[in-house]
Amino acid sequence: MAKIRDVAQEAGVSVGTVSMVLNHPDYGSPAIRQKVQAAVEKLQYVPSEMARNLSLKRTMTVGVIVPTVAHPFFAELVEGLEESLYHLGYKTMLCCTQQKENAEHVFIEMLQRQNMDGIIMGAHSLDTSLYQGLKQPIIAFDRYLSPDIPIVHTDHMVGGRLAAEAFLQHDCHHIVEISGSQMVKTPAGEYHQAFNEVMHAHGVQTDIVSLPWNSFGFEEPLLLAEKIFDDFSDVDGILGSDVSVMACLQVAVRRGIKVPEQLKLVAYDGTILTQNGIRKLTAVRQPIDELAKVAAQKIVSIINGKQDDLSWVLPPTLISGETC
Amino acid sequence: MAKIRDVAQEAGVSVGTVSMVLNHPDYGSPAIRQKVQAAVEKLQYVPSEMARNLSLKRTMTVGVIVPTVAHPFFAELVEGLEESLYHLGYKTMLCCTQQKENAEHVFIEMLQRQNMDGIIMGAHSLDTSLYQGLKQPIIAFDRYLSPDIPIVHTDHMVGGRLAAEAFLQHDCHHIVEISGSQMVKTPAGEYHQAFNEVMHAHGVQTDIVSLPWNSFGFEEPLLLAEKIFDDFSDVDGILGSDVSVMACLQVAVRRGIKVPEQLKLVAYDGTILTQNGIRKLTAVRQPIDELAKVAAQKIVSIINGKQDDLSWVLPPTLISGETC
DNA sequence: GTGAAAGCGCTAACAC
DNA sequence: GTGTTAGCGCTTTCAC
Repeated sequence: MAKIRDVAQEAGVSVGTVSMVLNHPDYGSPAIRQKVQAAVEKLQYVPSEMARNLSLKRTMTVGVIVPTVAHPFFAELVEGLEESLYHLGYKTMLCCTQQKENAEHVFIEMLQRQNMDGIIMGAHSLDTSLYQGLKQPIIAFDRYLSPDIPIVHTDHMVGGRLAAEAFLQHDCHHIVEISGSQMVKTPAGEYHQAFNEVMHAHGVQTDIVSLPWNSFGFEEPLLLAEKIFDDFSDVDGILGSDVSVMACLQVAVRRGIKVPEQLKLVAYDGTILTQNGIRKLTAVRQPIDELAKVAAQKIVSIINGKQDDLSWVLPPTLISGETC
Repeated sequence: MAKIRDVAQEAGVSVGTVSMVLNHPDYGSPAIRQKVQAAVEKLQYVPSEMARNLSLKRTMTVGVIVPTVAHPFFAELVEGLEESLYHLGYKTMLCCTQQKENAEHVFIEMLQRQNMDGIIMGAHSLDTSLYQGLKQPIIAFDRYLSPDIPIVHTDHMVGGRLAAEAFLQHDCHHIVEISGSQMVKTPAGEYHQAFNEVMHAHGVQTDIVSLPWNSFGFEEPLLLAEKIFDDFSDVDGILGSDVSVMACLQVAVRRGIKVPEQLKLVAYDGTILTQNGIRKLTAVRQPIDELAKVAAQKIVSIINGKQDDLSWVLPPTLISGETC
């Protein structure tokens, strides 16, 4: 593996010259540049990123932390982040915290070890104290980590109202809401709040049932769906995440409950999951790609010392489907 | 940010001692170790990974290259790889090639720049010549890259036969197969071969239609599904990837074609997509988690100089569902 | 057992 | 404009 010194020797110039020619497009005379390029080609020289990193004290890498990537919401998100970061010149280090003991600690430490220039934190965290003293660039994705950590998320108040309006057009009387864990306060949790306000103003009964913390699998929602139909025989509307509502649809069909005649369903997230089944779900869609783009741009700004706002909020949209 | 030199000073020992104490569990006297630990705590010292990387000439990072992660198959795969790599002490650099001009080049170069210790290549490649001269550790996931590059994949011959048997139990006469692009030869493509052999031996007519190269979205399969029903009015069985077959199911239901009475469907891959809809699809499931685990173990072996076999093949299973 | 010093490969400030 | 050289922070060999 050729090093810069070899190139310098081959080109008959000094190491410094080679470095400058390689990193600064308008350094040196054409003749010198030519010689250096030739030597690079001949020796098939490729600079060592490790050495550059140490020298420049940066890695051009951003850590993306999510609970899991085997979930349509996070899959879309990670795809969007990777793409945006790539075009900004950054690499993506993927970290999934679910299934791993205490992985959050480890990933935060990776940040401190300067393995990454910054991180985008999309995983739930029970212990937000971890983030208090952090000096490194960090952005929270739909999470409250610390008052001084910038956050990007959907306007869930609007989301909640969109969902409410969808149900209100169909004269529902008893709506069950499936929420994530109540243990941790997230922006996403707030759509229930906005939703409830509207529903109660219209005299509609609502109940909330919760999934366990950090549950992003497909089994628990199915169990919960069964429980909902067992416990609330008069339910005529359900609001919850894509996965939860898909589970309800599945169970409802199995039980012979007609959708949307007897039961209205609105999915919150609006990932591809709601669009590629037999029935397209009515859904409030989070602008995942745009959120990803903003998060990527912002983390890069912060890395470059250009911190501005502490919060970026993008509006969701309603996708009309066949279930409400 | 405290450095090793500061720790040494604080502890009243030399830099070398600190390094040794930190990296070798049984180096030094308890007293010395104690002093060093205390200094580390006091200064909140965290070693710089960049410096270690340069010094040790490795990054403990593996690049995972896939077309996209916003697709259930690759999402599960990436999740599995990240998890396995994590437990082997490696970090995961995510690279998605779809949507990016010529990203394969860039990622291969990242490998050469020693940004990653090795890569697991799961993306289609039209230009396999890129891989000919590569000296760095690399493993192909369900792809033929070069004769000397190890490969891990499902036993697609078995997969093809499993699918065939599923159809044969139901007396089909005309089966349409949806395949990926014919432009690039992949192990996965071979299940069609095995499938056809069995079907033809039983006198069943088969037709193959193809998706474009590198198509992993959800739109094209829908168009193709429409086309299949238009072109082959007597089709009574369809075999294809999860996404393709889901699309067919969707279109079939819309057209009033009864599944499974009039049309049998078998999905190849068996991701979660086939299990969480209203109808569970009958599917040939690739052992994604196991494949991921093997791929992770093997790339680490190769990084550590322990290359053994050139190919690892794991068997798929049939998941019986409601569509065949 | 411990400390000094020579790298690891590259960048950029600073002389010439 | 070009070359020399001192870092970047850590690891480890090699004397003591």
